[in-house]
Amino acid sequence: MVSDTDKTQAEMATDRIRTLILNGTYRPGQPLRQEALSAHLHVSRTPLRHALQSLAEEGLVEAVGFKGARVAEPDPGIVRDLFEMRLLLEPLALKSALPHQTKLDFAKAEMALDAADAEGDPSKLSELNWEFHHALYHPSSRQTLMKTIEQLNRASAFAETIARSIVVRSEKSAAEHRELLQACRNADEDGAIASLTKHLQLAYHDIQNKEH
Amino acid sequence: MVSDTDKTQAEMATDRIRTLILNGTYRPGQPLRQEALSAHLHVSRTPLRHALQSLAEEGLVEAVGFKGARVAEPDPGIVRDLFEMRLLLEPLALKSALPHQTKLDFAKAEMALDAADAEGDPSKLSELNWEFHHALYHPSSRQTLMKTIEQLNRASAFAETIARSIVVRSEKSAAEHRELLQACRNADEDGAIASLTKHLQLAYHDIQNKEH
DNA sequence: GATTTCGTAATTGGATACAATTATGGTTTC
DNA sequence: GAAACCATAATTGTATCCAATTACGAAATC
Repeated sequence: MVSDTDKTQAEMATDRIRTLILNGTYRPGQPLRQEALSAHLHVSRTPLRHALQSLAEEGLVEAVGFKGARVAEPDPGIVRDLFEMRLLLEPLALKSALPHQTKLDFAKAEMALDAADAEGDPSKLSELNWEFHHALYHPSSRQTLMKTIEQLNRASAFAETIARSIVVRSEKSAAEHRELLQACRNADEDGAIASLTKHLQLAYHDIQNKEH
Repeated sequence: MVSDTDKTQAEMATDRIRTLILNGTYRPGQPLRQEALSAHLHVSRTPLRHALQSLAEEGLVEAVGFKGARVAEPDPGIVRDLFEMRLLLEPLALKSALPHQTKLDFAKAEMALDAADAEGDPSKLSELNWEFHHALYHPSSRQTLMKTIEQLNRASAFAETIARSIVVRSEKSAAEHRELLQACRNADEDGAIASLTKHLQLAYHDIQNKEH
């Protein structure tokens, strides 16, 4: 039986707090007091502390011993670092995945794109964006590489939320995604990698302008 | 006043367990029961669970809800993934750092090398190895890039421990490190990057052979 | 004899109470 | 009046107890 019930309270709290941070409800630098949060989320402080720790190692929260936790303030060069890394790692993942991609993978990727087109809530676009990229990279079966890329993507989503660059990019991004998907379907390695690279560079460019 | 006392019990437990895993005392797949561990380390289960969670997000421990935690078993392709990523990211860090490296940085790097030469315990070589690389990359001031590279290095140390490849490489590694340091001192960008790349490729090669 | 079922033990997750640390405000001292 | 100091409050970390889940094994059923 698979339901929401098998999720632990700490995990549910993690998801809820993450959403609140990515929503912009909790802004960078804002303190996250354990008692207040636990009261608000109706969980005890014990699972709440686990949630804060998870988010800390995710990079969304900064916690210092005995001093408390607060929403992380992205360091100045984070966007540059993330995109330079993604530009190096994601083409590698895509290249490794291409020979193993199946129709099912393409279908999953397309579903994510369709869902993104229909989605109104900007804070959920990040997740669908990752679903798309994940569908295309995953056939590489390179777990460790995938885990790192996922971390970088989630951190990018956070940075983009801060810069409020997601909404603006959604239409452009959609077109770039379709182009990449088509190249994969054609088994066009050079085209796919070129498309992915261009996609990342454009996103990088846009978010940098937003940050001014 | 800065002492060990300001470290929280959870952090101390994290360090101790990490050492035990990197020591080989706790082998991959071995279950880590909370009560047994807390009794052994003389801490309550509460900070112990935080420690296990930290190690889990570090990649040294695999934890499944309600099922318990065990020492992680490195996935089959982890070595390839780690070294391919490091070969892409570390040259970037080194290149960014080179113009900002100072005599102090070189001194720190050299201290790590000297300490490694004098160190008898193989399980401590990993940390000194990272200290050396950190000293050379850190002047780049690129926090996010550094954090990712540190993760990859710690994961590599874990994989090397499993493969028992550290001891064998220590002398070769020392020579390669000295060569890299000299190139940095000469502000020889091409030489430094070539040296780093060669160093990583040789380490990759050796650990692969050890894994057979 | 193999498989299912159910009850008990072992183990993990969560809530509460307590201890340790840090922040705050007022008082004193120069 | 500013700075140092102390007491108190606010907050985090830890220990202990309880609840929820899973693992194990014996009995029952086919």
